[in-house]
Amino acid sequence: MVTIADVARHAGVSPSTVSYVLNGSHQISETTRGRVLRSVAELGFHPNAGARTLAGRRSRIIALVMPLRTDMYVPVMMEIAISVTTEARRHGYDVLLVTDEEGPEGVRRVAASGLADGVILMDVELGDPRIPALRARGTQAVLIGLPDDPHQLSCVDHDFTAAGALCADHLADLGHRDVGFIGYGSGVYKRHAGYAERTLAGFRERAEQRRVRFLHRPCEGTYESTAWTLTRILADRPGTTGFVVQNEAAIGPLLGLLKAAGRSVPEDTSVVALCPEQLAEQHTPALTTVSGPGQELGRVAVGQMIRRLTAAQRGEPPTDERVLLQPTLTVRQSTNGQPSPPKEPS
Amino acid sequence: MVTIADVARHAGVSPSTVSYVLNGSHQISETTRGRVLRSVAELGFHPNAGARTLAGRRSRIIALVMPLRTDMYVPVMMEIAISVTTEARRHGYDVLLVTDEEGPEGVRRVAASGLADGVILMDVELGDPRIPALRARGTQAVLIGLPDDPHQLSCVDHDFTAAGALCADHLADLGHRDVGFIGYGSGVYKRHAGYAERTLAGFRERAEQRRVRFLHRPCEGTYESTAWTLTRILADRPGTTGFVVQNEAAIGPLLGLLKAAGRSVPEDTSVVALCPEQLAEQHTPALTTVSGPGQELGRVAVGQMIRRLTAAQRGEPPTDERVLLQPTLTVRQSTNGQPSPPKEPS
DNA sequence: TGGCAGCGTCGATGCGCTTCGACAAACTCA
DNA sequence: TGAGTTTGTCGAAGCGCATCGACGCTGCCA
Repeated sequence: MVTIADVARHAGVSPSTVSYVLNGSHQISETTRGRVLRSVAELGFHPNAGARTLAGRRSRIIALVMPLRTDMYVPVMMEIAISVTTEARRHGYDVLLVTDEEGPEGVRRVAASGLADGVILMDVELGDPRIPALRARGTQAVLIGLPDDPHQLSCVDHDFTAAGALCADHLADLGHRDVGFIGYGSGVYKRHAGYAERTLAGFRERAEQRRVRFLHRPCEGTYESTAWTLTRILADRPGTTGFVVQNEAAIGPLLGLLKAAGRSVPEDTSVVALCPEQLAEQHTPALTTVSGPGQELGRVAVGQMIRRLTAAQRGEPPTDERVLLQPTLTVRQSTNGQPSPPKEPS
Repeated sequence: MVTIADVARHAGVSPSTVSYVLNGSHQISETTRGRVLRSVAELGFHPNAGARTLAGRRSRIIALVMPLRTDMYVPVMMEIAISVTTEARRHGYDVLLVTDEEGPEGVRRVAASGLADGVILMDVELGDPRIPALRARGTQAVLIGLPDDPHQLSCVDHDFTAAGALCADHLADLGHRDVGFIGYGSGVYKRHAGYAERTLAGFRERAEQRRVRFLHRPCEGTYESTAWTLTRILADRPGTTGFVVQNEAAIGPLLGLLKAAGRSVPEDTSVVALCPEQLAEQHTPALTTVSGPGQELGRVAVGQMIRRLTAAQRGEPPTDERVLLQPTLTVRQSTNGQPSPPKEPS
């Protein structure tokens, strides 16, 4: 193992000088600096992580806490995890993956042991039990999702309210007067998953403004539940010509069912999906979607964390930011401006 | 911050005794042990990770290296990442997430700095450049996937050859004589992704044994490419009554196209998908699949790593294991025993 | 009753690095 | 030209823990 002392000897300087060069924490002449860096490269020196952590009282590690639940669309979590990791590296940090299996205790352990300098929490919900654990310890935290009380915490999330509103606007613009909103399974609403509720609320408010009638129905996403949901919506509102699908899993079944019911998309019926762009092209017809920037979420979260950590290091008070990322409507082939009147009389 | 000295004082023992209790590395009387543990709990002591790493020369961290590429089915990677993380915790290890963005240098950095005790590499390919980097340093490594030369390395992977064979057997058993094999995009084969090649090889061999004729065609997974692939297969072999789909993204399009072509599944045409069980139920009809145990992969990889680390600590030579996990055929509604003869004459 | 094993506990040392204060050298200005 | 300032480098003191060797104590056998 190559140590800082080896580098120092090789470069003809003292260990502290090598440390200063590597950390940029002190003025060093260009010549010495060059000599040290050359020695570092020549010997293939990698500072020992444990020693750095111990002496410097910071681990340069950010913990990323993932939900175990999988009713969220998994690729989205993956996208966030990867963007968090690459962005963290750009700032010299590594990422520790923590699952929620340990619950709040896991977060406590990672923070209290100094394993991580800060914690990024994914899929934060109202009443999240991990948040008090973090607050109590004064741990640096960034939340992906919105908690009850964002006081003293940085948060970032998609603007789901705006996403819901975009759906309503688009269908209203196209002339739809009756819309079915196919939601997540009822369990998701029961746990008050913020993203589900906010999307629905945003949609509801805008739909009312635009005088669009709608029916919201939960849906588990299986073929059977989608069939049942669709049947109920069409029975209650035969004049429905537009659909908003919140549960990605229901998209495929819905398209099949509409076709089977003799409704063609987009001629008779428009479908707007709330899902990542990536999914949109996999369906036929390609889906008009409202989606948020997945990669951006991770980048912003890391940015907030870095700002918090540097502020804390300087003894400054933490900056509790609160960022909502704007969703985009991408019109593809599943929505249409001239909905035919439904065949059955209402 | 609570240190081991605080605990020692509180319990009326020396710091070394506390250390022995916490690490179980020395005989301690039951009474002392109880007293120490009570103090630990009462003070909420969490051993400092940096100090432990430095003094103990091990970080209790395993690095998990993820591919950035996304032509693999993403939820599968996620499943592995989560199972690796939870299994590692069961052994007292944490998991550091490393992306391949840094390339072999990232792996080198993490290992050389002592940040991680070992490295689990996902999505290993033939000629993987990260492997020489690990070998050179003598870093403990477990590969998910199979390298050219598994000498001195532990590997685990799905038995893709067996998976291919299972597909061939099932379709042969059902009486299909002409089968289309819808593969991944040609880029996947060009990089010699082992999983793609081995599945195909396993299928080919068994198909020949069972006297099933087949056409393998690469497919990017978009609607257009699937349509083109299907068209070509049916043009070349109009008598095709069975399909094996390797590229998950092509499943949805394929089912739609078959229906559009007037072929009903499973009455006229059987479809076997090589994909996670989870996807199978999302399609209509529910897919007959051949799939491997995703969670198991992560668990086995961690198990191998733990064995390597404990062996290395005792100065024993590493056990280079090589495990192939057996896939399962699950018959659902997309395969049928009585393929109707195709309508067009061959 | 003396001698000798363990068994259980303690001090001391060092892991490799960061960082503080000291200090020599080169410079500034009166 | 001497006092004060700045610049660049060095030594040494920890950071909090694991671990080795030392050592006292209890209990056993002769």
